[in-house]
Amino acid sequence: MRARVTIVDVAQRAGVSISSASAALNDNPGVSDSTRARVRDAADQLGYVPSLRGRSLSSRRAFAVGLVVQRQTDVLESDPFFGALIGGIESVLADRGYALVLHMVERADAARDRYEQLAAGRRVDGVFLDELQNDDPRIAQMQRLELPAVAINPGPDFPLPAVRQHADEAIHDLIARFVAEGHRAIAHVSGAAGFVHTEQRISAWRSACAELGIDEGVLLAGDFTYDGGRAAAEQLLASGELPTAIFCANDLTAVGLMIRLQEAGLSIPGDVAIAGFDGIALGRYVRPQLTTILSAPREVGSAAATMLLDIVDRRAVEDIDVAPATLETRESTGSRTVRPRTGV
Amino acid sequence: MRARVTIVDVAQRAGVSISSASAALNDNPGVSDSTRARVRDAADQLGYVPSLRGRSLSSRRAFAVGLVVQRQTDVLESDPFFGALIGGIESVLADRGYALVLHMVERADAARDRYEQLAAGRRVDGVFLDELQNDDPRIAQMQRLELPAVAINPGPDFPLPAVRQHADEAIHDLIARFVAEGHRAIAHVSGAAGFVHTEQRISAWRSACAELGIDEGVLLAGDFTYDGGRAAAEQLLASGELPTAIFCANDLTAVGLMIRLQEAGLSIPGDVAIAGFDGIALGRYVRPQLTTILSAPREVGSAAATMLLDIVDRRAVEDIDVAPATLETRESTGSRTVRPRTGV
DNA sequence: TTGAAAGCGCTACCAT
DNA sequence: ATGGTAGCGCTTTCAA
Repeated sequence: MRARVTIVDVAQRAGVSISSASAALNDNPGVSDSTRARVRDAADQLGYVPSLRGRSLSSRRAFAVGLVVQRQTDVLESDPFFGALIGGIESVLADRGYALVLHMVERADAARDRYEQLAAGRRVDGVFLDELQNDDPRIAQMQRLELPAVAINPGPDFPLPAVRQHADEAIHDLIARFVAEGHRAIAHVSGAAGFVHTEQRISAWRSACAELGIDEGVLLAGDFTYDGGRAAAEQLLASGELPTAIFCANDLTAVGLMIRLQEAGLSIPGDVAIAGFDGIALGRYVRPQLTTILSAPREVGSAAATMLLDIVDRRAVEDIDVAPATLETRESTGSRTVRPRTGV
Repeated sequence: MRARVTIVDVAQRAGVSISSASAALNDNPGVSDSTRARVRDAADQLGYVPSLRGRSLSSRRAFAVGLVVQRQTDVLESDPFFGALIGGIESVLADRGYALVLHMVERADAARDRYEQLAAGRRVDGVFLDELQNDDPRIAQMQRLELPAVAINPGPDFPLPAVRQHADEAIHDLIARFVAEGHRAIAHVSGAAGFVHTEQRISAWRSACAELGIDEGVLLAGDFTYDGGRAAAEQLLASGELPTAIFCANDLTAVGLMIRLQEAGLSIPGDVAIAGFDGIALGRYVRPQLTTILSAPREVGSAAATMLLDIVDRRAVEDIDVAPATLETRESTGSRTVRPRTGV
């Protein structure tokens, strides 16, 4: 490695002291304009870029924040939500000279260890908390570690700073739409047990049904996966009681459910209308195209990143609500033309 | 923040000097067993975790490596390949106490800037080079920056260390299979222009056709996206000359192509047999399920990470070939039963 | 406004 | 085998 340009070189070249150079470069007050200009010129000419290592040690900052993605290791592959979230986060971090440290773990205890290490090693200045569970142990952990954290879509009255995208209204719109089309009971395939967003979607579905004065349909336990959707379909098929409309906790589940029902010879939406949640690209690739609740993970990500950096900078922050999710009606709901079954 | 436990505290508690404590903790030679044990005990009792900041500055290491993903910001969303790659990388890094710094940029020049910053700020000890282009400027850049780098699937005779997964044989198998089923010309929808893997797939397709003694079918320019696949389908439809078999540069393209052809009333694989490349989950969700070349991004990722850390540790390395990609025959090829067209 | 100097926490060299 | 000490590159008092 070539000897790198340090602040000493810059100071020398500008003919000032190291401390003045530092102050000038960091836009700190107490430096004359001429000195500042001279220092900047020197830095430019030398191609000076401050070493994060030195900066980190002396300023007690890592200039990085962490995201621990906890799920099967193929999440990023099967669930596109994270990609968009990360993209949103990254767009903000980049502008502020921060980096994203990404960890992927399979189990919750491993995730907790990672947070512990990130904090203990002072590798990051803060973290994002995603996929919150009920009574999530990470809350206490963050408080104990005194590690700045921003939660993504936690429940109401969450004790840590949070970014939320509300979807209750969109879910209400969906159920209302189902009702308008003549459905008298709307089933729901839930997400994995224990997650806050699983319960939020269940209760939004419940209240909407109640408000609209229809039966709350059957509730099936899913797990946010394609196979979970298929399993739910099997269950419905075996029960002999097929709902006319089904709202799934996410798109992947809805697609699994839909395909399994189609394999059983059912027509979508003729025999059964189906809707998902998320708005992932896959929903447009299947036939019929999937009606869904459009979430905006990119916006959530950038809001969360902005908030986290503000906290790190010790600026006051308030919880952020990004624009609510919206109903995107596509082909898997809507036409109530009952077509004849096309085969087993 | 509570005052953190430093190596000074550990040394004090163990009743040894700081340098001995450091040596003991880092498994350096020149420390008696008893001292080592005493230091370790002290560290455990105090819950000591070395500060990465101090360590980084003095040891001139970042204990982090970088990955710059360059594509539309929704890549991670639309192209699941990266998720698995990152998972593979992460699994190795975690074991060695390294972190992954992830950057996402939209344009090539922005990517180059990021590498420049990562290097100049000494934020990482090395980087992964992905999605190589012909005469990729990053080669010269890495050499100039003297930044350790491992390339993922570059061409042959690449000047930097590399990890490769060969697919020529699998592509040959695919074409052979097409031929065995009676196809006499195999079209190809390529990837985006300028990429090494785009050309590799084109030439593998060419040689396979030549070796098998059949016509090389029409070559259409794609771009690795779903919409690119649809566009290719439009082109074929408009040309009036529909191939009986089409090999696409990736699964997303194949799915776009397939769905557009189905919309035109064609039966897959009855009228047209289609195959993709990658083995993403989406291929199993569409109907018919997509025949594909199964790649193993996770394995590629972990091999690349192992290699990069070895380089960082100044160990000698040789290029790695992970197990070659394989043909996964599913429903979109195979049955040569020509069914009557069912529509336009 | 400027500069000297004291760390930040650790590694590594060099005596002992 | 052990311990003192000089940095690593930067920020941040505190004097001048």
